[in-house]
Amino acid sequence: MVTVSTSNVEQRAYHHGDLRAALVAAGLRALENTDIADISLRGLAREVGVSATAVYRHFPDKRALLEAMAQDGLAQLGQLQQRAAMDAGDQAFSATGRAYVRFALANPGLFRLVFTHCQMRGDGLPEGNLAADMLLGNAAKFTGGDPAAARRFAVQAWALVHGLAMLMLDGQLPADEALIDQVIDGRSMWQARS
Amino acid sequence: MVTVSTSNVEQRAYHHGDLRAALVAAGLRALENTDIADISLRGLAREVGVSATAVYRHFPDKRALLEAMAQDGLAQLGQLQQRAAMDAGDQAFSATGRAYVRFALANPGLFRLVFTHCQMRGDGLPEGNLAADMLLGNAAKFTGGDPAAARRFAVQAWALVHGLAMLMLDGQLPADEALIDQVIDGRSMWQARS
DNA sequence: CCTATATGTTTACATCATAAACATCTACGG
DNA sequence: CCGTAGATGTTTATGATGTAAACATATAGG
Repeated sequence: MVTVSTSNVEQRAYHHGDLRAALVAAGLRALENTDIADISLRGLAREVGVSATAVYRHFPDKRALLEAMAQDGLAQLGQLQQRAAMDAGDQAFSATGRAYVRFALANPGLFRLVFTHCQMRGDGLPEGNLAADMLLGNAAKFTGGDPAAARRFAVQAWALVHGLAMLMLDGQLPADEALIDQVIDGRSMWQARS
Repeated sequence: MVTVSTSNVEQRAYHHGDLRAALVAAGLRALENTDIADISLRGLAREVGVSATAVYRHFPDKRALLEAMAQDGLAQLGQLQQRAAMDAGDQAFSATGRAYVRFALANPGLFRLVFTHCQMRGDGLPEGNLAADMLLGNAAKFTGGDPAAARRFAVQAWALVHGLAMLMLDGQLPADEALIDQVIDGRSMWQARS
C-alpha cells in the first residue's frame, strides 16, 4: 500500500501512509452528508480500508478523532472569515458575520462539531483561534479603543450570528440569505431598553 | 404498582399505570444529570422498571420519546418566560430573554433537546408555542404596529439570546449573570452599520 | 363470561465503542 | 547485513444499544 512514494509531504509512512490524516479526512467528508451522531469509528475505518480498531493507534477514543476534525473545521471557518473580510472592504465586520452563518449553513455537521466539542479555555472569548481574534480585533474598530466596550460588542455580535446560525440549522428559522442580511445589518431598534 | 388509585388524573391504567408518562418523566429526570447523547431507551425502561422493548408500545422509536420530552420542555420554557414577563413589569421583553438564557443554563440537556429536535413548521417564526407568541407580541410593542419591523426585531432578539445561551452551554462563553445582562440590555453600538 | 386488543416480555440481531492479545513492518544499533 | 524493539495494523472478544418478531397477559366490551 505504499503509494509510490510521491516525494511530497503527502502519504508515506509505515503501513497505510498516514492513517491519522486519512481518518480525519474521511471524517470531514462523512460529516458533509451524515449527521454527527451517525458517524462511527467503524464506518470511517471501513471507508479508509482499515480494520475497525486501527483507529486506536492514532486516537485514544472517538472524542479525540472528532476533536481533530473540529480543529480543522475551526481553521476552515477562520480562513473563510478572513477572506470575506478582505473582500468586503469597509463592510469587513458584518462580512465576517455573514461568512460565519454561511459556513454554518454550508457545513452543518462540521459547524455543530466545532462549537459543541471544541472546548476552548478561558473565561472570556476563546483565545488563540483566528475567528475569535478577528472578532475582537474588528470590534475594537467600532469602540474607539475602549477594551471593555470592544469585548461587549464582540460578544453581542458573536451571540447574534451564532444564534442565527443555530436557529437556521435547527429549522427554527428559514435559512435564507435575506434573513441573514436583515439580522446582521438590520440596525433596528436596539436603543430600546426593556 | 398501581399506586393506590389517587383519584386524580394521575396514573391508573393497564399494566403499569401510564407507562408513557412515566417514560417521559424518567427521560426528563435523566436529562438533568445526563448528556442527551447518553440517554438510552433501555436505561429509561430500566429506571421505570419495565422491559427494554416495552417502550415501543408507546413510541415508534427513540426520536418519538425525545420529541415528547422536548414538547414538555418547550412548555416549561414558555411558562417560565410568561412568569418572568409578568414579574418584570415594564422590562417584560428583556425579562423573557433573560428567562430564556437562564432556562438554558439551568436545563442544558432539555434546552438542547427542545431546539434540536422540535421541528417547528413554518417559514418564519414558529407558530403555536407560547415562547414564540410572546416573542412576537412583545416585539410588536417596540415597533409601533409595523409587522415587518416587529418580525425583524423578534428574530434579532431571538437570535441574540439563543446564541448567547448556546455559546454558554458549549463553554465558549462564561455562563455568568453579568454577561447575560451585558448582552441583553447592553444597548451598545448597534447603529454601526458595517 | 369470553374473546379481541392493548400492553408488556422474551428472544434475537446488527451495530457500536473499546479492550486485549496477536501479527507485521520499519527503523536503527551492532 | 542482521536482528531486535517499537510503531502500526488485525483478530477476537465484551458489553451496550436500538429495534424487530414472536409470544404472553391483562383488560374491556360484546
